[in-house]
Amino acid sequence: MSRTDYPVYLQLRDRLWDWIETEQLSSQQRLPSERELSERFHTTRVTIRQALSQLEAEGLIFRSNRRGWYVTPERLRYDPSRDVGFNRYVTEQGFCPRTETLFKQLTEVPPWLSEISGLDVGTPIYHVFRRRYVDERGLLVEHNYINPAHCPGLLSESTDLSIWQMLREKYDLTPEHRDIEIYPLALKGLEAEALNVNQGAAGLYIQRLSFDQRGDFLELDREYWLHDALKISVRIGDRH
Amino acid sequence: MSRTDYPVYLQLRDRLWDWIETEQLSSQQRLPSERELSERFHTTRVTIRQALSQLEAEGLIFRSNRRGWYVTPERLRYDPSRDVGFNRYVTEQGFCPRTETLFKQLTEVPPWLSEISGLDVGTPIYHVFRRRYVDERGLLVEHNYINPAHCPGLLSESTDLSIWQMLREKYDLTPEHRDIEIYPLALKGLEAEALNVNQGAAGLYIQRLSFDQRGDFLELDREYWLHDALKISVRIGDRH
DNA sequence: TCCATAATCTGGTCTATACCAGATTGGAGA
DNA sequence: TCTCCAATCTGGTATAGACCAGATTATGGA
Repeated sequence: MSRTDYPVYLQLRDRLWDWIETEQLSSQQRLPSERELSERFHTTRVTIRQALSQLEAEGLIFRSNRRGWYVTPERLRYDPSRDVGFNRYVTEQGFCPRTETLFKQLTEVPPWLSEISGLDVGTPIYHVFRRRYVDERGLLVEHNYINPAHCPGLLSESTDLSIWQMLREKYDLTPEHRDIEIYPLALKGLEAEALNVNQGAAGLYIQRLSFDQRGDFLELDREYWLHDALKISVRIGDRH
Repeated sequence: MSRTDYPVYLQLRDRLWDWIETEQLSSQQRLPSERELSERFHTTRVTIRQALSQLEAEGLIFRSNRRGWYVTPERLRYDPSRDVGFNRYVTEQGFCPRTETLFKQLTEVPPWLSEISGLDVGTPIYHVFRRRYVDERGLLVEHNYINPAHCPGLLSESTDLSIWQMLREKYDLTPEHRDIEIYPLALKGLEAEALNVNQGAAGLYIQRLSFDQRGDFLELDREYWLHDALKISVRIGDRH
């Protein structure tokens, strides 16, 4: 609209950015509607949506399905190499955690899990599916696959708190080594629905595969995070 | 178009996915143009682009600016906690690495770097900006900020290979501890241009801050990766 | 006061079209 | 054969609408 040779939607992105910064819109605050913004900036809804998508990709704003656009809260710091429970590190950072168990069941090891765990296909396995909130925003869903050989009766416990804490305190289980994988992906299907985001929304996948000192499979953890929800932060080689 | 209650662009996403899988389109192979696809699937370019964006978010395809859509190569496995050079682990995985030094200069510590490094503002600092390729696709750009107090004359060396290897072998420097940060972001400005992607393209940011045993700042590494280019893979607590 | 319902507001999806700018290609001329 | 330039192809940007479905709000009756 003003600068030359610079697409309108990028100009809008920058103007909206400035506006959010200077107006000091606070976390979780709602933006004006797309129609209102397109009038205010003399453009169409399509173009406004392009600009908003840019800010969404930056992690500055997020959308709540058919409710509007909101300012993204600060990222949660997270160290996947540690066994500190979700509730604890969320609280430590001054946020309010909540966990919902969407389902938990005893099932059988599928082929893909057999391949990475070393368990035989068809062996019993616990499967817990949970959704985690920070300040009432659902940030991730998590599948836990736990070896019942090491922790019989786990499913009758509450799974709304730290599973690892329970494994440690009740069953005296500690992982000897683990493989961690992290990569960006698109949230879709079950995960997108559970997080109430659009199909294909940007996410971050974190997988943790844990074994005990004998090399026995303990647990597989597959986490699907909103892309703007966390900042992985690891300190290496220090006894702080 | 066929199933009910399921948006066209998601149907197209699935059909294109199947098509790519069954046709076994190989890595880096070009898809038909958007216009051709929109005719073939009896829809408009806008809707086809929505479907393509979904596959892009999945990491299945990527776009080359105004050239077309291509099938994404396999993700590179990467362990940011190790000091193995880029060239080495790319080669180990059967790919072909290449590094371009876009610029290198002696400059002064800016405030933001002072804050995290402990160096005073205005202190001399080396700044190297490089672009890294795998099989001739530019996957990341990287800023290195290196403390010249520990490695005088570094800039006169070639920086097209591993900086860490050079620090280790020539200057006998090894990091005693380091802070690593990882989070998804949007590639923009200089980084987007250098990687030849659109403004706001999805990326993954990896930062490594290294100190020696006395707690002196050694180096800061800020990497901007394409979101579909890598899979972070870390093994913890094992002497494999 | 409470609850069911209707009106309204929101983003989500989709069509049809236009023009732009960079990348590629093909052909004419040296 | 080589080089340069024009034509063409590509995705990128933008307009102007339309309708849908879920979420919210207002309303009116019990």
